[in-house]
Amino acid sequence: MARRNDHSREELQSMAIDAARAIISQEGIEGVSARKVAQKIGYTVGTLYQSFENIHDLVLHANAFTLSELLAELDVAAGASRDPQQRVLKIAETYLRFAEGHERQWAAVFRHSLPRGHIMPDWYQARVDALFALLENALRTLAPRRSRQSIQLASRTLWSSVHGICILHTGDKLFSDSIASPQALLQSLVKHYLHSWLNEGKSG
Amino acid sequence: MARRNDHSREELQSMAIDAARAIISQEGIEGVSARKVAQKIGYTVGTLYQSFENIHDLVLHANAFTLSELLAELDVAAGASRDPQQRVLKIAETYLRFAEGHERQWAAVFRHSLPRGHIMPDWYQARVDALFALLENALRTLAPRRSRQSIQLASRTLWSSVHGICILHTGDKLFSDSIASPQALLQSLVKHYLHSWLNEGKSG
DNA sequence: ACCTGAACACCGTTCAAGT
DNA sequence: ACCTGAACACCGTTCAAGT
Repeated sequence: MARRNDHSREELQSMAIDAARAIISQEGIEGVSARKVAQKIGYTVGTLYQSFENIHDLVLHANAFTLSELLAELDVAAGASRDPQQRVLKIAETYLRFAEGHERQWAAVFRHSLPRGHIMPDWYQARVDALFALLENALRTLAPRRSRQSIQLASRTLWSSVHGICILHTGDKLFSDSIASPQALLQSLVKHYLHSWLNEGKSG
Repeated sequence: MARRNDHSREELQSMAIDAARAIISQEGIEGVSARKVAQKIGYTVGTLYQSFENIHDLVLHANAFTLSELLAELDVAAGASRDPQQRVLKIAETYLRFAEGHERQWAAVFRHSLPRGHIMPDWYQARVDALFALLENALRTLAPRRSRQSIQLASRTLWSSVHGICILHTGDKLFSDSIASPQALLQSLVKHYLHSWLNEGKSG
């Protein structure tokens, strides 16, 4: 057998990534298996290993796609608000909405763990960095005179916090939303944190 | 064969949980398998299924143990500071220290996902609730006149944020700690959030 | 060069059969 | 009643063999 060549290596790769993404969005990351992906694209498991190092590599590509989608939406959100403080809130809310709207895809990004000893490849890390840079830029226009280090500290604090709110909201739903919606938590966080952080700048 | 009865059902259960915990702390949650646990305690896989519904049930028990350990440390931390604002920071720092010191155990708690359609059992949810209650109490003594709802909103916001900082710090290490240590993020979060939140109370 | 099929060492879960 | 061993349907990964 063999020598089908129905598809180029690139086509096969993106078919596999699409298949993985479809499985993730339907069954979650736990549902992804090399055999299932192979079957979905009409090839054998072995073929998959010519395009991907292992199953983690394939999932990583699927997750990178998700990050790109997220980044695109955040970019729009960041550009939509003229008031810089509103922009920060908008970014946070867009992040939450994305997590809610692509629950399994988003969970896959944070549930996936590299095999031990492996490090995140550059092309993946670059997407993550772009995410952080977005909020960092928003804070920079909000407080242009603050030091680089101060901006970074604040943007990482905010980003981690927003992430925490989203992660405890989706999936396991640790607390009932009727008492406090995730939107209310985001609002409280951004409002209070920024209020004090901006004032510190004026008096110091 | 059979009829060993070397151990009571309870002994067998706690042996299995201990074995699972040992595997988690050495290899992470991904390393846990029914066969491996069974082998570690000197029984067959089948025997495990007389004490646990499935492998998720076993992991859940191991995770509950971790939550109890965490809760015990947080209880100590919460009692140690007389200044209520310091107490909040102390709780956050203790949470971070626990996550760092029991990285795989802690990751297991948040990585583990129930099989679809299954809900967290009460005895597990109770431990999670106790965790949240701890911070809620600290905020209540910090701002005794605030409404129940206001306290809950703030404590969930803070809790989620602290969690987010810890989760982005451990494991995948999304940003280098040299620029901003997780302790610095926690401090920034607690200081600024509480500063504004407490002031809002005084002027409103 | 590309692809397959079978193999290897693993999984979770069940259950007849043994004591 | 308790435990085993084998079975079933799955995994990830590799690789000789075919075209």
